[in-house]
Amino acid sequence: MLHNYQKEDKLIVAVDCIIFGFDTENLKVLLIKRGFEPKKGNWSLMGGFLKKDETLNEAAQRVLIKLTGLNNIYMEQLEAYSEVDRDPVERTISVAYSTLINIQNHEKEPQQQYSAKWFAVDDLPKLVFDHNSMLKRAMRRLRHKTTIQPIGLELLPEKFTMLQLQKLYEAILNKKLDKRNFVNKINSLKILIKLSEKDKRSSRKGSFLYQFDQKVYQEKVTSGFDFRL
Amino acid sequence: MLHNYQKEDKLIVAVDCIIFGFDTENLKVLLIKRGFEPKKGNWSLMGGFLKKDETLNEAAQRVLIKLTGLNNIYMEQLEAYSEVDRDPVERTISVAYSTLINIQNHEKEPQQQYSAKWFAVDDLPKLVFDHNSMLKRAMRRLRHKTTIQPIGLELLPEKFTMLQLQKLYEAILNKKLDKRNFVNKINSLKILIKLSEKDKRSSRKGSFLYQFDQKVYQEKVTSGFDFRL
DNA sequence: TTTTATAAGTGTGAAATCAACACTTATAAT
DNA sequence: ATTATAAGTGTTGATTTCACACTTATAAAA
Repeated sequence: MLHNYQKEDKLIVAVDCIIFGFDTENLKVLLIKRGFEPKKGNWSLMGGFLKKDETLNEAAQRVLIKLTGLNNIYMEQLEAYSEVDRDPVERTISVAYSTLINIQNHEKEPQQQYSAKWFAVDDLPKLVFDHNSMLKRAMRRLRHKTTIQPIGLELLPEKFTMLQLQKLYEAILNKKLDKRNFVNKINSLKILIKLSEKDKRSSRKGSFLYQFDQKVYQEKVTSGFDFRL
Repeated sequence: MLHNYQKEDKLIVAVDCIIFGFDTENLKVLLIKRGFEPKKGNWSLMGGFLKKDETLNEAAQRVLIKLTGLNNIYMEQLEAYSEVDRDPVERTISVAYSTLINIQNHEKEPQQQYSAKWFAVDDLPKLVFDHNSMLKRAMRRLRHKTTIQPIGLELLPEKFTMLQLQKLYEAILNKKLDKRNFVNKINSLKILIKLSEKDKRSSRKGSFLYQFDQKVYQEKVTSGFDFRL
């Protein structure tokens, strides 16, 4: 005989997506203008409700696709938020997901539809519900992530300069880094392939372009390392 | 006008608690014999269903109290598990929580009621649903935790020897540590108060007892540090 | 009371890593 | 040919890590 949990409470479960991007200078997050009550018109993370027949991960993917058109992007679960009054209309719990995307690589139309806008992480508006906490948490997590695995593949263009990579680390860690130490440290990881091409836009001399060595990169994502800057 | 999400799916939400303890030799987890279908009689984490008017954290606390009588113990949220078929009876998602308790400090009666038993983490039975994954994840997290904050206050008796503390770290990290290096490293943190008392049970000479300096300890929990062994 | 057995307690030196620091070079524009 | 600009590059001292073995306090046994 199967028990059927009949007496248990049922709740609405949501996901909210923290979508990070990088524009060569600032770490940014993609926010939308909330399209329905409550708090219609306020800035918000993009979210969605969990359906009976999908996993949280699938729901997060669905939300990301809806907003950016991007498919098959790795999303990381952060934390479930469950304060009883977090949504004034009805009891919901929400699971926050975060992801890193290339700020160029996505469709513009759905974003217009949701009045989406990229905000620098150090200049965020007030968000609905507990979304500001979610974001704060996500940034801490991202910062921590730099110390245990490589980062940048998802955020940078395919070819990039050493300085761009350094700027990315600086934006995430929110501190200036020493150029020579940074180069030495990154090179010791062997995750970069130096191309013979140069990017001439930034200076007379031009700076060499690099690519990630995806094999090594992925391996280090899995195995983890110990990286302090 | 308030939107009321009427069309959204509602689900049962559960919490499952990973309760770690330490018995001077092994890291252990408290498991119960599941008391109702499905999988009645199988080993399982202690869990409970989230009620409409409580947070996940409160639900986890409630479950912990029910099983151990322990009140006001810090519980850390791990991750939400949401595979569609994780529970064969009905769609539920479950949020895993973990906590560390002193293996002595809890009431025996509720545990008997649930046929609870402590298992060494390296000798676990097959658990129901996705509970083995939860546990695996919790152990990884605990291991990681040792590298960024002090650990032991919740797991050890009030007074303990240096060797007991070392054994705890060895159990968590699952590797042997060098005695001298361990002592040096721990002492450099200044989280211990050396007592004049000795524990004479273990040897002729006896070994000095220590207590955690709670003020320093808590401060380091909050601020974090960088600790490799 | 002396001897013995046992775990506790303690320090050093070599190797690796970290952190601070400034000059040279390649190139396009003038 | 000169100049202006950002790119590129190594060294040194300080700190941290890691491997490693003998002495000491004490109770029990002789």
